[in-house]
Amino acid sequence: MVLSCFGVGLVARTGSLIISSMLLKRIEETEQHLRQFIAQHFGVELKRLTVETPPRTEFGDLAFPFSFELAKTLRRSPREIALQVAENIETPPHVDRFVAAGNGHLNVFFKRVAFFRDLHRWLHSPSAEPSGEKVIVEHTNINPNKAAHIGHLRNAALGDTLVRLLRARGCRVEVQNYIDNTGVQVADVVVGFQNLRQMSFEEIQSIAEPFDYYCWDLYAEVSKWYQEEESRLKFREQTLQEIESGEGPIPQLAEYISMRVVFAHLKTMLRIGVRYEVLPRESEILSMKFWQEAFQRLKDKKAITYQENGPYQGCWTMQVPGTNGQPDEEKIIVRSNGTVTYVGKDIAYQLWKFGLLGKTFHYRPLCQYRGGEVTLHTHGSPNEDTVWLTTTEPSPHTEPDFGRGQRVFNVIDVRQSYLQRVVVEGLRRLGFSNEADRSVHFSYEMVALSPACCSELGIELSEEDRRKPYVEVSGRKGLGVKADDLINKLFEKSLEEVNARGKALTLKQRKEIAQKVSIGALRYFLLKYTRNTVIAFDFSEALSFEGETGPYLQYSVVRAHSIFRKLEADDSEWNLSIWEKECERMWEQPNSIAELLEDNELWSLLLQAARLDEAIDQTVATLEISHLAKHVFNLAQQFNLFYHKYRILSESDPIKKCFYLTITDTARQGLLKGLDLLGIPVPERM
RNA sequence: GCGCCCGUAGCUCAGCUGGAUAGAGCGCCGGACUUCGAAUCCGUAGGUCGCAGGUUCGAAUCCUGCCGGGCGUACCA
Repeated sequence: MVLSCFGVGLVARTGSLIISSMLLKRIEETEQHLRQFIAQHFGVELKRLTVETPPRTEFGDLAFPFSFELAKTLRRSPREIALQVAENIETPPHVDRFVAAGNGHLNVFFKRVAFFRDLHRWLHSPSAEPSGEKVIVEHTNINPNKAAHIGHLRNAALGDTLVRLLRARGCRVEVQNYIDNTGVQVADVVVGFQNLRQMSFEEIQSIAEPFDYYCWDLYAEVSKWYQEEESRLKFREQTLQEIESGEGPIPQLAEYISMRVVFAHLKTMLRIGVRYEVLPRESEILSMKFWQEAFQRLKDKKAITYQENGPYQGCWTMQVPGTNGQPDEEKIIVRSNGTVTYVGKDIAYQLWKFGLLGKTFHYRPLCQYRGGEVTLHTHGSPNEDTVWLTTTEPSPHTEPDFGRGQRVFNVIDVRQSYLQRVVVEGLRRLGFSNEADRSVHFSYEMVALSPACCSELGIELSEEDRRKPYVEVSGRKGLGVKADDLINKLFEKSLEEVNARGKALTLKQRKEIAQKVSIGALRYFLLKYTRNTVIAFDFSEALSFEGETGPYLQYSVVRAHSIFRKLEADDSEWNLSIWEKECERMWEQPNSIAELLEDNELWSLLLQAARLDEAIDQTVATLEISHLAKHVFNLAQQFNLFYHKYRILSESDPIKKCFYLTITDTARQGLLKGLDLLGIPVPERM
């Protein structure tokens, strides 16, 4: 049985020990119970009930506003309906009581002790093995001609977090990073080396690291050089054609440059915990005739038409339906000189991703992830830590079965929405409307530079730019914050903070902590905004470790950790193993803690921890990762509140102590699961 | 021009498929470390949810118009 990871969030596998959902299951059962009651007593079949979170814990754990809806058809007041339901409905096993609240909400109170016990077990149960449909996530996709910048970090952080979420939902996920190694941008850097630097291949090879930084400057230089004298663009044309031909020294140089830059990107991205499984390259799409195959099909299906005259004379174009009742537009797929546009190649690539092309690549191992580093693959057999590269010839290794996804996510910024629509329309016109529907443009807004950031970088702005609220990053102009620079800066600041605190730690330990803190700060910063918010990058905000930041979240877990560390080191009668035993006893005698759980502050902390599965569900449904970030932050806030208010280790009543410890552990596990999904590492201390 | 997105506290942003008194963080001001770690916590002040209509029992949320801003709309990607 193939389970979709996109339906309602129940990935339950009967007979397994995995408890795959906590709150969602209860919500669904309660909703069903209510629907039945409504059908029986009011004769109204409601398809789905809206479920809300009451504004205050005292009001209940769930709120159902259906009475307002029923009021019309029943011609009775919502309050009256809610009261009737609350008085007459039976309570399902997990519910303590139903209450009519406010002007007509029907609120639900769970049985707290049983809930707490299940929650604690749920958070300790292992996550499900991937068994659902195969999903391909393509992200990062940086032109391999310059260093990565903050915009690319947002892409990779979002893509990587999406991957983690989908895996948590039971999907089999394949991570692809497409390499446009034969495009204009690589050609431009080749032109830079040849015409501006006039360097030999050997000289280029001996350029010291960071090579991607070198190219960053060179690319900006070449762009300026073109601008000074437009006729110089002929060098780009010439170089591009030579690269596409694949023969001679120019393609070899382009290959060297692009792969060296790709390797730099892999290193940069690994620093923030991002990994890939396969790097499909444009050069193989061309040389393995993927495009020719797609082109033939597009012609056969009359998906594209040859323009005999008009402005697009000599081109092959596709008719793209206009949005919102606008007239259709013609998009050029093949230029009048016979070369294919990026979109054309993307259609071929997209077909391959779904296994619809009838062709596939060969692969060879390119790199290995090992011990927190990425190194070029030189020997040994490939494994799950291998990054594969597409090749034209078979490699001696057993090649993985990449592609053939059942669903595809393309993580690309919103400015490419139009082109993504063209690609999807291509699938549709080839008769693959099912795949077209399962091809998702996971879009997000750009990262721009705030005016403050520009002045900090010493960037002189034009009169026009100065009037704008923010300035777009531009590789062409060399305008931007390089990813490694930002990560380095974050690391330095983290180390300062760690040094100011952990005096007893070795330098190596302090560096490890600082590294985790810097990643936590960066990833949370990139993930906390909703996708369609333009991030106007600001150093002071990105470098903040206080308030709603990654380090705040890490700190709350570290506090919980330290309690258990102290407990473990305690040589008195009350240590870690006693707690575990007491904990079992506690569940067997629910009355002992029932009274303690009446405290609404403690209860809402537990409820928040339980909402994790709901948050994951919501996040995947809306593809809004900031939602999960906010959830984890709220949990951390509630935990800090609890931590501040209750003395745990010094509690003299053994029942209370056990109870508080279990709450701490519950919050800690909830935080750890959430942070893991966000790709935020947690140090043991900080 | 047309399309997409945005406009919520001084600043940066949340606000789930319409629901109870619009929330955080930062900043400001004032408190809390001989205590499980102060990268923390508590409190005060701060909002015509851009404007005007409409739909609804109910609108920051949906619809229409306007104002302001951003991005697309290339034989670039």
